[in-house]
Amino acid sequence: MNPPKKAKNITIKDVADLAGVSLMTVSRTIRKPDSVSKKTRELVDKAITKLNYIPDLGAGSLGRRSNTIAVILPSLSFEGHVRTVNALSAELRGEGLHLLVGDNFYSPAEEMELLRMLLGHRPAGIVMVNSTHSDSGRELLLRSGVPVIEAWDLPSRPLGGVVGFSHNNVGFAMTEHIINCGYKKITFVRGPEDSDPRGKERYRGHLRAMTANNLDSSRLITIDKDWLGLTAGKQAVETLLKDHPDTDALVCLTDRVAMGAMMECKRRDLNVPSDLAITGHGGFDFAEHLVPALTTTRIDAANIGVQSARLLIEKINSQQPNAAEQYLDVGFEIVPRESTVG
Amino acid sequence: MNPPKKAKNITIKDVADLAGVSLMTVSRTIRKPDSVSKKTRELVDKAITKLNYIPDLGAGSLGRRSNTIAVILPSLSFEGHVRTVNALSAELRGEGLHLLVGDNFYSPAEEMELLRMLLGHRPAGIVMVNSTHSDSGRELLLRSGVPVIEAWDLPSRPLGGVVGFSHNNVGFAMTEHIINCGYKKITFVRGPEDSDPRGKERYRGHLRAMTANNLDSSRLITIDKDWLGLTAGKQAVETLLKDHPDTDALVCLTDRVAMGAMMECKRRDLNVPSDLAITGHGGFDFAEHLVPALTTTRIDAANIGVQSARLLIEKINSQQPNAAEQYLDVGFEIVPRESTVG
DNA sequence: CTGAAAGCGCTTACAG
DNA sequence: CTGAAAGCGCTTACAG
Repeated sequence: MNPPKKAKNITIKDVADLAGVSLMTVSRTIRKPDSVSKKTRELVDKAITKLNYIPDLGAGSLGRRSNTIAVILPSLSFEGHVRTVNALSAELRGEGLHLLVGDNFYSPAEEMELLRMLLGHRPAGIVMVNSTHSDSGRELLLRSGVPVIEAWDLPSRPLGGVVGFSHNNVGFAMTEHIINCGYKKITFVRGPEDSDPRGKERYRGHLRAMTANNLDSSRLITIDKDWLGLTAGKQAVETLLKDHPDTDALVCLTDRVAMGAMMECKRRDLNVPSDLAITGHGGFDFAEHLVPALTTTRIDAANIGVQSARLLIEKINSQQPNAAEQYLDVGFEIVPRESTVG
Repeated sequence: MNPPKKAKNITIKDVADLAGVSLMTVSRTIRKPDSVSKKTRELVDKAITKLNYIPDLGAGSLGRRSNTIAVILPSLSFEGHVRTVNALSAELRGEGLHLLVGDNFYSPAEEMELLRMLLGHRPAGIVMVNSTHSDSGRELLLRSGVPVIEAWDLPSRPLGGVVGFSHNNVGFAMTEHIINCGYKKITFVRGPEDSDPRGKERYRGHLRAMTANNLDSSRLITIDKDWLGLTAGKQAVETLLKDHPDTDALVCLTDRVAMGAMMECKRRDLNVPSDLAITGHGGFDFAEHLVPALTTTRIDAANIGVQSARLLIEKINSQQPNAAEQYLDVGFEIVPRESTVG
């Protein structure tokens, strides 16, 4: 019969009243228990427990930064990013920081609105795992004064700290590697141009390697829909057989796509690598378990998260967070396996 | 030479001063532009743009709930959970809600501390993707009055809304299915007892099916380290050959583990399914691409996220959020493929 | 259509 | 060791 009156929030005032002390003393007891007499501390602790009191973090940090870190990424569909976020979260929680996730699903257009929303939470820092920053987005970020880390890239005009690697170099290195293995007719598989700026960069690296070796670089397959899924690999092989049947090596944008391609080859009785060599990118665990094991580039996605967290915390504790830019190139590694010969 | 004086935050007051109106009018312009004269609106909008003003969401919601949803999960290592979180996030952003991620890395001990931290942000709602709730955790949640959704389970004592399925039934159905296919010597692979309560529940279902069919249910393999990775599958096959070499079907805890097992079989020249049948759980995309394609249980992880979001939003907008519990059993599906015969 | 006052739940100086 | 006052950046009534 009680009217659905909203249960009043328990505030620090309630605790103070129950403990018979001032509100200030409760605040003090919570923040630095040692600065309060033992008796008071016990009284307050008891009241807190009794009332199930949980301080409102937002009220405390009014006018300052919250203990939240915003992470912006295209989506949680790419497992490389997920690993980074996972490691980031693990590293940050030791500092009492929690992640506020902002995903824009590969829509740069929504980046601004997303940024405004997230900045509205007054995060202590921001980790950008996505790579496209519009000029207005850059300005917003810069003027907000919030420490920023850009991850998974080595941007030419960094906003703050950087933890990443060169996608151009990765693209170059992989193609260079298989050229050295003896492959010449190489087809590159990439995602849609708008949504996949990093794939585009790797493609540039690929072109660089092809040109440097005087090879025909016209073989290209662009996947439009579900370009991060296994179906993309399947589709790539179908397109390959139709458009570039003389290909001897297929360079895929991710391990996942490469796996899809390998499976499709198996279904079609194409032998990997003797009929077609295949390479991936990312170095995910399944790459080495596949039969044949997949030649790929190893990116330490978790390490990117860990290093981003550390650099960010450093910046948060420093006076001029974005004054001295820090560049951390975590590098990559070519991992030759059975899906290519040589 | 400027001392590193911290850049003063732009507040609503600054906007008001620049626009030459009162602070109240700025607030009004932002929240309901129509209630303000056109001229005023233009003045204010101009000032906001000029100053790059972003309202402090925390200040506005002081004493109320923030526009944040806390999601608690063991970690982002299990891709089923990731898909749920991804869908949840996508569904929620339409409502202007952002996810605050809390992962406890399978440590129930830290659940309380994590809950307190997250509740300190005054989330508008909570989605629990993990499954162990201590009694004290339950009480905290219940007393907080925050709308709660429990996902990926059908708890017997729900805290609020529920969107999940019965792991016991999944376990039963899969084993029943392969028994009907003619398999009798079945080995069950599961994760560590403490960290994997759901795997344990599926194991119970498995036992139920074995008992119902008068089969020997003693074949069990427990994976301790890296039990969500492909290595677990590899290790399971190794253990299997040593401890239960007469096994004809291997029931794995996830598709990922099953894939690891399949790859190991391939390396050892064991034919799947003729030498050993293998089943997974989860219905991830790679399951159907594997050769042979993997028999599994299909769980619509993304749908769990979508439905959780909807139910949560409904609760948030209702008067008595946790009064009427809502149970949504999203079910599952046995998907027979090539890795089992029958 | 616009504004002055009070309050949301805390913390930061400042007194005692 | 403890407390009254002012303030953080907004919004909610209440006036006009």
